[in-house]
Amino acid sequence: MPEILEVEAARAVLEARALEREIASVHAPDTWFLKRGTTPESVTHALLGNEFVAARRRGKSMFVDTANGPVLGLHLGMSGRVIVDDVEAGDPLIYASNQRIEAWHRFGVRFVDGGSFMLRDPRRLGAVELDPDESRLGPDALTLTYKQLDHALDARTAPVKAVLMDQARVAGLGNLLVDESLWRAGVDPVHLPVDLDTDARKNLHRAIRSTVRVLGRRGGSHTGDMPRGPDAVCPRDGTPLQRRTVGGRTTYSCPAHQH
DNA sequence: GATGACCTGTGA
DNA sequence: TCACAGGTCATC
Repeated sequence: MPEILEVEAARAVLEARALEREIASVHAPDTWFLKRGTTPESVTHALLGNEFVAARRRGKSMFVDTANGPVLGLHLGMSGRVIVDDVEAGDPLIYASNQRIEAWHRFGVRFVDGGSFMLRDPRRLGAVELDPDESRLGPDALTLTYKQLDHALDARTAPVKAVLMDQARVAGLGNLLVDESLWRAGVDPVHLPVDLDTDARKNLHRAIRSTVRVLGRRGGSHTGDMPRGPDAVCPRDGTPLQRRTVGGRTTYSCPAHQH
């Protein structure tokens, strides 16, 4: 269930292990997984005999460049994992469904040297696409500047949480990272951007930066300080956390210190 | 902008 | 059996 931190870990595994290896065969058994006109035939044609030369990322989307030109777009959806030669990014213990079930390998390639890259996704909400449109994403959350955040909030009438999760405004933040960031910033998820003054926005920017940096170092989006669950209590002031739906997602926040 | 849909696994 | 899951998309 990847947000930007997990996707970056997956990208790093691809970069470290999957580049400059000739592709011997393409595994694309699930046409549902191939989006926007990409077919098993077209992706096989694009990759066979080719090799990956770079693994890029913007927000939660990955773009793998190939020597012959085509770009392989990858998205992990809610449950996707990248596996190269049986090495996968992140902490496997977090996931109960961590088994090597062949049917969960929705896409992949086998290299001439005998190794492989596989995208495992039990829920099939991930995606593979040739030459994806890379322009529809906002600025990347890992390098988000104050100015970019300020602009992202501009003229929005949705709750600040919904804006932060809108990938066209800021790319990479998901449900957990946004809840943690807002908790750290002391901002109520339903607060409207128009009501956030410069101080509040600077504070929010600092909170987003510290959230992605600290949680990245700890090992993932689930390692935040704000607990989730029916009996969750704010570690800052001991207040029982509030559970709501905001922006269509389950949202936890502290009614005492998030305004 | 909010809602439901997509798909499938896990745990209560 | 049900509610829930770290994402995105079409639809009203």
